[in-house]
Amino acid sequence: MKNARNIKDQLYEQVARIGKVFSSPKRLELIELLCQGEKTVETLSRETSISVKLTSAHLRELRMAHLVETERQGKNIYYRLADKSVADLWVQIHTLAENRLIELQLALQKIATQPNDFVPSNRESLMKAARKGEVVVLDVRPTEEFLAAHLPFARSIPLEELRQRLSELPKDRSIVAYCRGPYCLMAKDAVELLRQEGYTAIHLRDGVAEWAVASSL
Amino acid sequence: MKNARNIKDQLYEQVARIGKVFSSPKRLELIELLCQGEKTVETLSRETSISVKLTSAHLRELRMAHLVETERQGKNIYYRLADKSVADLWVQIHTLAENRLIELQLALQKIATQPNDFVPSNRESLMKAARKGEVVVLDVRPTEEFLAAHLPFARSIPLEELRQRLSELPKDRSIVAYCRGPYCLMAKDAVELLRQEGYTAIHLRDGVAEWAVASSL
DNA sequence: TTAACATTCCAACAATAATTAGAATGATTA
DNA sequence: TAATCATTCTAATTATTGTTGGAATGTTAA
Repeated sequence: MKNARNIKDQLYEQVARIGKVFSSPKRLELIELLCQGEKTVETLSRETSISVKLTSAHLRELRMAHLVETERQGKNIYYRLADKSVADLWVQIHTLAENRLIELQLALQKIATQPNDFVPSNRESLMKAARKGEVVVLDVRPTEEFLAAHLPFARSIPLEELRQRLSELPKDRSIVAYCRGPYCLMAKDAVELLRQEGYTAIHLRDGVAEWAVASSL
Repeated sequence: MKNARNIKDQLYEQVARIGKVFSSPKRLELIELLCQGEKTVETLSRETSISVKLTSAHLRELRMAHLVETERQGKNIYYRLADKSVADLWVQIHTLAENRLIELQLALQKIATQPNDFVPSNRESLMKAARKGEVVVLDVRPTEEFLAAHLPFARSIPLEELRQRLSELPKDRSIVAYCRGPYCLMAKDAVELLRQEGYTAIHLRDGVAEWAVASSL
């Protein structure tokens, strides 16, 4: 019957609304930032180098798909992900992309800290070592993002303050630095700085969203 | 530095290639069908009521995103998902859509078999009952799809043959019918037929992809 | 109340994607 | 070998999205 076709069209149409949100590079970057905690339009605009107006327009798309919520606090409007599963979906999509697209693998190799960054296989051993204090897990994101959520046992030193605060870190233990996720360059920069200064530093590709997904498997 | 911006743009651009695939209703329908097993262009076109040319064009998008693989068998070209995780992503996207979009919830209510269809909470108890033979799990999809993959303990009777083969089913036990997933109407039709004929029938919303995701949690 | 600010809404234009028709390819059957 | 079939490729047309600038909204601070 023709009616069935009609109903099905409606169903797929609705699901595609969610897919559309994840089909634009700029929106993906906004989503990744929102995975770090709630943020104002201005902050999102600045961090992504997208104009405020265009940021607002993209956020509107996210809002209309009910993937983000807004809250007014004084002059500013804060955006946050409507549900943890939005972050999960971002992680699953970029993971699939990394597995399937050679082009992405090549682009990622360019920014990988040599020789090897931390890979999924040893998340458990990393936690064990962090618990015992054998390694220092270092969060180099801005303080607000650390406060919103961070990895277990992590210590916060934002990248901009790292050079001044080097003395807080031990030279006799490995330092595992992480930031917003595999597409964020802050941890890479931190590791380079630390190595120059004689520390043993390792780059963990995970951000909090990636870690959360991996931990729940 | 400007270079960093450039690299990041490339990365999100690549991930968006995957997102784009999931941003069109027609492609979603094709993906859902491909979750049931490999199929020819002609079959996909017929099952979705999309013209062959347009089906081919959409499949081209899937191919260019490396989400499907093709194999020539005689005259026909068979398409199949390149990886199980593509099916997983489809499940996660439509699940998120169902959780976030009221419009989708309403549309789904229209096609839900009354009073209640099987919900995620009792997957384990369903399997227990199926193992003991207390319920019959009935797969009403075409035979090829059943052969490609099916739920544990499931029995295959395609919807078109169901009326003729009713005698194969017991009247003293519940029959749990499933098909391609929550957007497929075959199980609903099967349940309606079975109830008319005096059977105790229940509609399971899961297809094999949904079941696989739920089972691995 | 006014000024300043953050953000959104509206309208226009540019860029990209969806759809269709016609020609081309490559395998099979007569 | 020619004819047929399934499928893709190319090009043209239409529909949808992305982007930008200017006006409008709602909030705070003077």
